[in-house]
Amino acid sequence: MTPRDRVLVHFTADLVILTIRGGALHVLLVERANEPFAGLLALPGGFLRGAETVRQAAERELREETGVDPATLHLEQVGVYSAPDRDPRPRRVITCAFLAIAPDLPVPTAGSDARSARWTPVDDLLGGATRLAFDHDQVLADAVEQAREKLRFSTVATVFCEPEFTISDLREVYEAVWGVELDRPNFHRKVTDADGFIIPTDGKRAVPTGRPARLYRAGPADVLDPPMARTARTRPRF
Amino acid sequence: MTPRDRVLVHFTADLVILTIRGGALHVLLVERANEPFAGLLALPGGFLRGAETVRQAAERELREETGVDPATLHLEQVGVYSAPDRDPRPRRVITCAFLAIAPDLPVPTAGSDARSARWTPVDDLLGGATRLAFDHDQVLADAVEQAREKLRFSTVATVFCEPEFTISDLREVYEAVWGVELDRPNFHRKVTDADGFIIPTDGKRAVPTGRPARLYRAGPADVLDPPMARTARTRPRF
DNA sequence: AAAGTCTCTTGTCTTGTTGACAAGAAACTC
DNA sequence: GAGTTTCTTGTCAACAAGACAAGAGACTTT
Repeated sequence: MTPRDRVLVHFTADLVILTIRGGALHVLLVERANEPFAGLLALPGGFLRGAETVRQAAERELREETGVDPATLHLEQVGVYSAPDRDPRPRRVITCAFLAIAPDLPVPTAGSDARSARWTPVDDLLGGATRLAFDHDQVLADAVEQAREKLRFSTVATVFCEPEFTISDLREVYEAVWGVELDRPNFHRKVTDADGFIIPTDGKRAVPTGRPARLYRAGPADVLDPPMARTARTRPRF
Repeated sequence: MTPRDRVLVHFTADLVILTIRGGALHVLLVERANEPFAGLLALPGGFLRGAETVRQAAERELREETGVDPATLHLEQVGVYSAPDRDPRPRRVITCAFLAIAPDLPVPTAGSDARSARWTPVDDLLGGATRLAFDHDQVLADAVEQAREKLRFSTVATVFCEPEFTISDLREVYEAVWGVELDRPNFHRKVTDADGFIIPTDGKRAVPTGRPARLYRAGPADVLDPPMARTARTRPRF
């Protein structure tokens, strides 16, 4: 082959920023101000600049879109999306998607492009009701599936929570991401028995009604072995 | 930002082609004919051309390097490597690594660049004894770790085997990739009890000595639940 | 032919984990 | 104080995994 065969491409980093709001999994979307797909909803992201790595570009976009320090949340690669027609512009644009897991963030700051950012329930999007720009429907589906698997085998679920949280908070994370209902006592036993998953603190959290729940913080472990079982609680019989 | 900030890059697909030879995990490496890193060993790979997706480029390289039909083996994305100094040429080159799992292939055909391809034991490389071109040491390490995890939760181990194989063949795959010794009876029970993992055939394979082993072929399942335990067999006590 | 050897295969026992669910504990309200 | 709600602990059966004994089926040696 000759060097002339080599295609020159633009490269972007797109972000699937997930959080839990009101017991439901949400993703941060922006309304595109410019062509292509102006006016459509899309995942936040942007072009690789200068001497950045792709991860650094993702971290920069994360800071610009949400104002949060990338060091405080979980960011991992999802994969590359390179279909030649995924972007209609003459120059090919290949993207690398990243999954970000964040606690319930304050209202996102509008990006520098004056695009409006908003939290959207993931269930509304996976159903296919709303179409996203580019191939972002597929990117979102892949990232959510990766997050679901990640929760099975790692302790990242704590990143969805505030620094101090109850076991019920943590269980609600799993229930929101997996879309299932889990057995409270068994979940309690599982997470308290897992070495380094959660560490009890002295505090308790008063609830509107019922016994106050002990507060925990994230432990040092990052892998969960044996993994969390993703099976739903069997529904009551009547 | 202005469009001028957008970096134009070349894009490559690099392949980590793994196989088992003589009970040890091997990877296909090529000796680079051209600069940069001429003379050094590297993972096979090549530039994205025309309207290819990255996966199509990986499949094309796979066919060129090994002569095998990509449809017959397992190919999955590992990740993107984008450090700005990973390739010394003035134009940035970003790569997407792919993991390929193959049965013991015939002597690889030399690539079109007259580069000599060779199977190399992975253990020799992970130890750091040999340095690979670019960031391929890191790529290889990541791909091998991904293969190890993949074997836990999927049935891809059968792809390392011939179409018909014995349970010992399959066990040797796990032992080679994980670098551990597994308990024969427990492994036998595990894989025969797993739904759709392996299907018995009528044949048996004569061995130099001992009882002939029944032959199996790969079943329809691709996930393994519960997963394979990666724990080593405890060594005999004396 | 009988015994030995080697590997594949089946079975047993113990231990640990999971799912189902009962019941105790700690707050609040009426 | 009784009732309600939620958090937390405990119990039991079913299942999976690790350790390991022993049977099965081929060949080789005596």
